[in-house]
Amino acid sequence: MKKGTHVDSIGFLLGSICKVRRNTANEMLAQYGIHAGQDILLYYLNQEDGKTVTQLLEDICVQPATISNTINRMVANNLIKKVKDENDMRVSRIFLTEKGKEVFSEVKDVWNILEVQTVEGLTDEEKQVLKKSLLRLLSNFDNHNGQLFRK
Amino acid sequence: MKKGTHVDSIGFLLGSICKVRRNTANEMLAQYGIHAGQDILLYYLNQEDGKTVTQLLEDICVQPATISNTINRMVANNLIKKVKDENDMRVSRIFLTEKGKEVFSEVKDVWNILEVQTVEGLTDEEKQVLKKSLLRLLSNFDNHNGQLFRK
DNA sequence: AACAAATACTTAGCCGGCTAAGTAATTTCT
DNA sequence: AGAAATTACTTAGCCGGCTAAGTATTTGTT
Repeated sequence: MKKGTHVDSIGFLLGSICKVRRNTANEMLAQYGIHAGQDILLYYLNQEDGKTVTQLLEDICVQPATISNTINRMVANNLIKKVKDENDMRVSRIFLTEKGKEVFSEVKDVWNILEVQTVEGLTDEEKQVLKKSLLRLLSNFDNHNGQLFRK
Repeated sequence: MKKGTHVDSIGFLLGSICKVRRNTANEMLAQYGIHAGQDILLYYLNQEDGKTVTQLLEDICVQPATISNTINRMVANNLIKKVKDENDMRVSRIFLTEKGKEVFSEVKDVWNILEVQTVEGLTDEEKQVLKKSLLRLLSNFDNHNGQLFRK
């Protein structure tokens, strides 16, 4: 690749890694019947069951429409339940099913394997430096795009 | 965020950066009537016009189905033309239209702005170290997912 | 020459993500 | 109390990406 071209940029590199990593994740998660994007929802529900849709979308940093559809698919797949809040009929609370809990316990293993593969070959110090740089990159997009860190 | 959790991992961090960066790119590209994913196609066509669909999907590292749909949308948007190869009727060759060329000239500016924002605050050395680590990460997924580097 | 295999896409269908617009319920404010 | 504004989603529609299956067309093989 030529120097100075887009394909040589850090942004492009990030995108390439992400895509291939996501594909790998999907491949691994497929055996448990879920897709990347559902795993993280299980994670946040496992932390605290019965969260509202709004709490979840703030955790995950996606738009309401995105999570609404994902939740419906996961309900259909019997991974979670959606229950109207008694005190506020606008609100839906989401609960893990038994199946959802079981799947999440597998998801944790997938994440560990995936992370090991992701940073394979880097020393602890390199990992630390990398993480620091990545955190800076993430912060570079704060306030620009309302998605992440909406406050 | 708690130490050792998924949300603390490098893989998760990468995904977060990618998403917010892609949203930013889409926002910037919207004024030229294209989406992230179309820009890169314009780039590879600008390098060599009249490429086949297969050549393009190898450049961009996506599945045939993905690019087929994108090409159709871009043809509909008058950014490119699709012409059957005379020697091999299975093959379609893709050409930039005048509009496509004009849009790409703007895309280059978007990429530059985006890259500056992406790595803002990093020293040249930090950028170099980051890129080296990212290249390693990318190579960690070689051969595992046939998408990238199919040879 | 004829049939099998490979090639180059295309189509259908699904997923995560987004925007825009809509709906219902709750608050707020006059 | 009643209208207006806010909140909490939902629906429709589009995009990039993927898999699986299908359709031509070309190449290879007997």
